[in-house]
Amino acid sequence: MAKATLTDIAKRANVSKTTVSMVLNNKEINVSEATREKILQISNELNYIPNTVARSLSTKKTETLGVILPDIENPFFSEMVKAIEDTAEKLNYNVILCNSYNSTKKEEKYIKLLISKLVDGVIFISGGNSEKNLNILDDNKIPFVIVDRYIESSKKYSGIFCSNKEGIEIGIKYLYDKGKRNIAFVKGPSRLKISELRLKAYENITKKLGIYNEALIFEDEFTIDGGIMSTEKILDTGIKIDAIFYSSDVMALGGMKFLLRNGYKIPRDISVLGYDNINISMFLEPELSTVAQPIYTMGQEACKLLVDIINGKVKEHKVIFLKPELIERDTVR
Amino acid sequence: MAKATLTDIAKRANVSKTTVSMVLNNKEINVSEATREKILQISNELNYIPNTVARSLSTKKTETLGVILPDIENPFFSEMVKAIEDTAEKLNYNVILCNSYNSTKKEEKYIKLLISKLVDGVIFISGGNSEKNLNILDDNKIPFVIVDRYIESSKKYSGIFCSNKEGIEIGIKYLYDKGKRNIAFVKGPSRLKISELRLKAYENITKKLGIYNEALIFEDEFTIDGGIMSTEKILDTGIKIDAIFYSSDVMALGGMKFLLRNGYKIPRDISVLGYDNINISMFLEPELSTVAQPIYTMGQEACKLLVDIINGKVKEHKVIFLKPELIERDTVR
DNA sequence: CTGAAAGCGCTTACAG
DNA sequence: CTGAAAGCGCTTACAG
Repeated sequence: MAKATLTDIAKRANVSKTTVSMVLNNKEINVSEATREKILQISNELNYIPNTVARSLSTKKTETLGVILPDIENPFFSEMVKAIEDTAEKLNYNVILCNSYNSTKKEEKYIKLLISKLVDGVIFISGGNSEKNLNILDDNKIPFVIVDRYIESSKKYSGIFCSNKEGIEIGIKYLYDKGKRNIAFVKGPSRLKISELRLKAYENITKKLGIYNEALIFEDEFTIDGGIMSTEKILDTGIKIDAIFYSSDVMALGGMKFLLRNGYKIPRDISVLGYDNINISMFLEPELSTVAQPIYTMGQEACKLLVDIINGKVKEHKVIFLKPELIERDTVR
Repeated sequence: MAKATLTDIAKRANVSKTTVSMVLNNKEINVSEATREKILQISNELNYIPNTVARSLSTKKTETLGVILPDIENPFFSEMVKAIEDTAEKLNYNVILCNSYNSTKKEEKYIKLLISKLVDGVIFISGGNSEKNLNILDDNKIPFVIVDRYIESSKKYSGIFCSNKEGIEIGIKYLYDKGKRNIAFVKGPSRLKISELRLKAYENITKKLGIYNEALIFEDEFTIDGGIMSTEKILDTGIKIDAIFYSSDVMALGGMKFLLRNGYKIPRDISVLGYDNINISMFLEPELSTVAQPIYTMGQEACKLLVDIINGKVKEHKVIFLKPELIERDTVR
């Protein structure tokens, strides 16, 4: 038999679709117990599964969220998506996953697709230059929340961030207190505002401490390869380095591998500090010291905030800042 | 202004919705160039984004796929999802991500949700005991493809697998050839059929080689913690062990950490062999030797097969087997 | 306590 | 070459 519909149930129960809809959605109390039970029982017998696309067309709600991010394979993002999906599930939402691979074009394509699918909102982790994409969301009145990566924009938006200034300061001060003076800094790609924010913070704090050296600043992607390549560049300079501060753990992972392969001992010959505190950072060898961002909490709060916005519980644009924290392990001494 | 609809375009262009729908979907050629262009232009001016839920209600197609898996944070799954999403995107499908955390109940909840959302098909990586869930899919005539983890079932289904028997044999023979005779084997949880298949393969090949020892078989979850705990149990036996063969890299990662923390040198004191070849396995220290499964290809083929089934290009149940491969790195000597 | 009817925004035979 | 109309399966004022 074909999939049962409301009408099928209504016919069998000798009532109207209205009534069936009402009881199945627990809408009103004024339905006799008898008909309620009959409806429930028949719906059970038929293994009725409602067609929510029909419902959505009528209600304009889909109970689904879009999540756009650069690359799910990156542990930082997979941990965050886990948090988002966990939270969404509790709040009765599904999640559509979109990998942008940092392409503004792909972001745009996904955004239009998500809009056409009538998602109730989107969580957006930008790959860079996403201002125009934000406008599309805005023009279509789709609620959204930015996570982790600021977007340069004239518009206001809601977002969950972890203070980059503070994170970098904590890291540099820690290295400084350990006696490090020649600290190489590997920033992220300049198309991302967080890269520039972290760089700015690095410049400020190192200048304040009197250890600023422009030649010690390197740039690369937030990837394992980016960590490898930037480390190669660092070693190629021939400058004496006490420590390398990578602005992501994934970079640090690649960097450590490169150092180790080239005969350096960590932290004996060089100290390494990461950023993010992804779960595997403590399973590396040696265990990675890092500036932790509360990744799970960020994803969780982003999802909660988005749902609050969808439900009209948050009217103004709301920005939440979380605190970074130093995690001492074995790569700095 | 509110979101533009087909009717809005039709009014402005002085034509019927039918015609607008036709040209926007490139359906027929018999529309005058003049009206076609007018429609296209107006649709552009209005930034028209079609409401695909309305379309879906009419066509019974949503161009979205459901993916159910245990835990996106596990690199094995995030790599696979990446492959699935990449492929889906190329074929014009979106992906709804569902983490089951190995709960049969959660799988069931998600499956019903996906059915109610009219997904065109689902890719299913079971967390165990999923036969009943398969039946729900079947009863509702939702195409699905199983990946990696077999499901004990009376029904036939389509799936993509990598030969477990062969993988275990390759691994054991490699260790044997390296002179290992006391090989501990850490199998996965017995609720998963692949755990039992791999165990069976282990038993067969070790018996054939004359090195079978029941006391060397351990069981745990396919997680970092599972690797840690099983390794502790192994060491607690006090039995002399030459090598440990973990049936997943994630387990091996935890196991190596435990060994290292307890003063063992790898591979000097003990050799370690993993299974899967997740990307980070080559960034561990020492680099993990492992039996590779073609993770990306598995995800890719699963998605392609599913879409072929959806489009009626594959009528019978189709099962594809891929080949495992030994990756020699530094944890076995 | 219950139902008839309109409407959500598309697609698709069918007719002309 | 173009359009009127029915239909997809729900929800929701509104009426009684």
